[in-house]
Amino acid sequence: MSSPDLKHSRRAKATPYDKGNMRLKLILDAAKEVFIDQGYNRITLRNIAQKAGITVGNLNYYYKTKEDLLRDLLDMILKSYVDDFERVIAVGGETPIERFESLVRYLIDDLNTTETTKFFPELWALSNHDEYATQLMKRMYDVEREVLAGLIKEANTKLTSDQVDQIALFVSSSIEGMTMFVGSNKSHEGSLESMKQIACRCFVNLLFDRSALTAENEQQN
Amino acid sequence: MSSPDLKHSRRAKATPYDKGNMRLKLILDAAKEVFIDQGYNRITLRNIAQKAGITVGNLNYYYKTKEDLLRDLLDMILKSYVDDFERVIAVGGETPIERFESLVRYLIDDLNTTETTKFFPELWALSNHDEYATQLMKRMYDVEREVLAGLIKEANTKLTSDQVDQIALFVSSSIEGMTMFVGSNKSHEGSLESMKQIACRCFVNLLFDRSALTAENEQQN
Amino acid sequence: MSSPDLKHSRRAKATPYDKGNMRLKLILDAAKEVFIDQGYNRITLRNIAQKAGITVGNLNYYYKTKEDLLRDLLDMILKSYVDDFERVIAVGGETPIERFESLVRYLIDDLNTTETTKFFPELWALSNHDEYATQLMKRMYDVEREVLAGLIKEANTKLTSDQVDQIALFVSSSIEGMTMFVGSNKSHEGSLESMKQIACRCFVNLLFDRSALTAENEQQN
Amino acid sequence: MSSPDLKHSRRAKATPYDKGNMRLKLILDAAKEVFIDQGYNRITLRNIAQKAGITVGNLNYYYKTKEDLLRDLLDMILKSYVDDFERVIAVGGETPIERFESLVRYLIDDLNTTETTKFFPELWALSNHDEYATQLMKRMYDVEREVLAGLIKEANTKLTSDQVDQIALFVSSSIEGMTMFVGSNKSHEGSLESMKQIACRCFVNLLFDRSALTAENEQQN
DNA sequence: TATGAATGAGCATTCATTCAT
DNA sequence: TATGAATGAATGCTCATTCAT
Repeated sequence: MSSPDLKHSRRAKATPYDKGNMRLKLILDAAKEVFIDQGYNRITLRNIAQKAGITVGNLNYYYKTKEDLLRDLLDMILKSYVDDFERVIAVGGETPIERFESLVRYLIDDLNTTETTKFFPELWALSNHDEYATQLMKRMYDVEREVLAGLIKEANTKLTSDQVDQIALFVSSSIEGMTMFVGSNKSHEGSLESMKQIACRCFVNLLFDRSALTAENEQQN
Repeated sequence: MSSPDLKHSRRAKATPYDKGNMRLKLILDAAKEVFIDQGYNRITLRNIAQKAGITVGNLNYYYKTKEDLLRDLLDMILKSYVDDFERVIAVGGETPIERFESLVRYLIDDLNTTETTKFFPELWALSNHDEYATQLMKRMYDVEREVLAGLIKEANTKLTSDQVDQIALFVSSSIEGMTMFVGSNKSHEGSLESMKQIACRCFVNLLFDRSALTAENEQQN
Repeated sequence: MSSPDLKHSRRAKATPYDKGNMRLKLILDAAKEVFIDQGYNRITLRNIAQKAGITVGNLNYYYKTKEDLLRDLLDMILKSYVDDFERVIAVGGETPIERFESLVRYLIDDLNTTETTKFFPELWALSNHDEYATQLMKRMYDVEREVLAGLIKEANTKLTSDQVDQIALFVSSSIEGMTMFVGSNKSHEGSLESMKQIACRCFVNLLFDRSALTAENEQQN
Repeated sequence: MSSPDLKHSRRAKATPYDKGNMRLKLILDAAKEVFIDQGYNRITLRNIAQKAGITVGNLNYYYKTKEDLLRDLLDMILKSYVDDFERVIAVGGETPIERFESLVRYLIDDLNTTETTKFFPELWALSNHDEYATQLMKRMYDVEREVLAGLIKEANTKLTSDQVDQIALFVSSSIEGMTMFVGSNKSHEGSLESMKQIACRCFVNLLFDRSALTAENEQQN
């Protein structure tokens, strides 16, 4: 995953000083660790400060409120995922279909990191109650589907825009759904490989199966 | 969804009296409402007591600790889902494939209730940090996959056990993944119907696509 | 001064229980003591709790917020003053003038209690920034002037309403102004008696000095 | 009001440099503004620094402690009032009585500035708990009464020293008491003019009313 | 059973102050 | 001089839990 971006971060104060920026990163890394370990709602400033090896007062010097910090944390984590999607377009394979499969495999492989496995369910839960998380999550999946849609369209140019979008939505949600089963430390962690194979075949079939797709009808939003 | 079972509930004390059992149900219903509204971690005894119209002291009479209450709550909710799966086997359709599709459609339709949409992400997040939730969730999905596997096996008797299990796992996780996208109030709520159609075609294809499945290999639990 | 009224007090919860009501009184008395000793703005929940011999948590059980407590405190103190005014009307003297002088002497004498000396300046300062205090203070002085006006009118029935109000206003503010000089522990504490005499002569002269009063002119508010 | 004197100010360090003195004035002006707006006890270094457009660190360079700053602030404000009194002696009128009335009117008019209205109650409250404020306030009112006493003595040379002092005390406290009623934004702001008239007549009567004054008795301090 | 009362730990936040640069 | 950074104490408040009645 790509590294966090501090230029646009921080709610309390912008500073050109290196010391402050380094500590900012220290704080966000600590917060991320606590987030992954304990979950979003169990995060406390005390825990973050302790993990970062600083005082709570100092933490509040960087972030006026806990909410500011948590938003920066979400920004940071989600931005790194978005960056990945955008970089991954260029990734390998001769034919469009090969590249599509390559992306699918990449995405499923990514489930198999503790961070991803623990982070996303937390994000989904959060988005049920937190508008900011909802927006951020929407933006990220919009990008993911856009990337998928690009490859799908390339692989079968006869598909309408709607059909492409539907397929992308199905593919994306199918993959996300695996998180709880084949993700790191999950009950079917061992089935990661066969899931990749099944998913690829299944999704590629879909690209050329006319009967699976509605003609040009009732999609909205 | 089936109604909760109180016979095996309650951590503080077992009672044969109806009054106690009614209040127990009152409490759990209130807790469920708070859970759905605010999320697992934001639940407070005060909120539950208030919603139930009783005092905190009285709440503590029924549940020695908050954890006890929350476990009973999870038991209750998950049991109702498990009951559903078990009842749903009998559900309609001439051929095995029709019955399979029927189940798939049923499961996807269920995503479109606020309760389901809000509850499951919370459960998944919880299972990252709470062993009890992990076990309960595992048990529920075991049942779901068992039911799916039964229909899949019936639909194509040539599939090995492993292949059936892989397909069931893929189907189940694909459907769960839709929660965050086509669930109630989610960004692609309107695509529920096309997702059902795509999913059915996709899954049914899978049942007869030899190349999609590994021969007899590497699954473990 | 009259004793506080608990029936209409308390922001958190109404209760018929004696234990709670006694503790409520305990809290308000402790708060009053801290208020007199340290001033309104230096009051902390910890200080009040300590003075009352209870825990901060318990304090918060009675008052959800500090503001609630402070408002009850102001209510209590000011109500006792208002009660005094209303009771004092009946107070002695043959002629109206004697009764007027009697009230003036009573009011000036009251300045010579630590409580009054310390409380009122605090209230005046508070009213510069706190709307609730402003309203309460206005209500109290309205009553005081009403009582004064009643006696003034009786003493000289030829005065117009406006003239009566002006005199009452002058008398009231003159007396309040003494707080910082002849109040308890103040620099001219010893001049209390002569101030009483001067004030009486001065105010009584005023009642019959036509040239001191505007005809029927420019008063508003 | 006269401008503040910085020569004797500053607790941290004396400096001959203009830059430092200008910043000192900047700080005290900012502090005064915050003081008037929020009240003595709600002043924070952050607020002062922000209003002054400097950093908290820099503020602490000029004043080692918050208390030092606040004392300088009181010095500055009170000195300007004292300066006024001393200058005002020269102020107009043919006869001593006219000059006396002129001063009374001047003092009452001064109540009608936001600054005065908000500052003095704060000072009185402060003096209940802060020795420094008590001393400063005493010094200021000593000067005020001295000035008043001079004019009173001139107006009626037959008065004993004690009698003069008593009258001055009564006049001064009467006027101060109006602050909460006819001061800027106060409930009887509109009665300022009639209060001036009443006060003048009342006080002048007093100068020649033998019966109002005790013979040669009990004043101290 | 049910309630009001009470506790103590924990939380986010504010603030005066100190310090290295 | 002036700043950013850092600290630690204090504050109002929430909460799960306990207890006497």
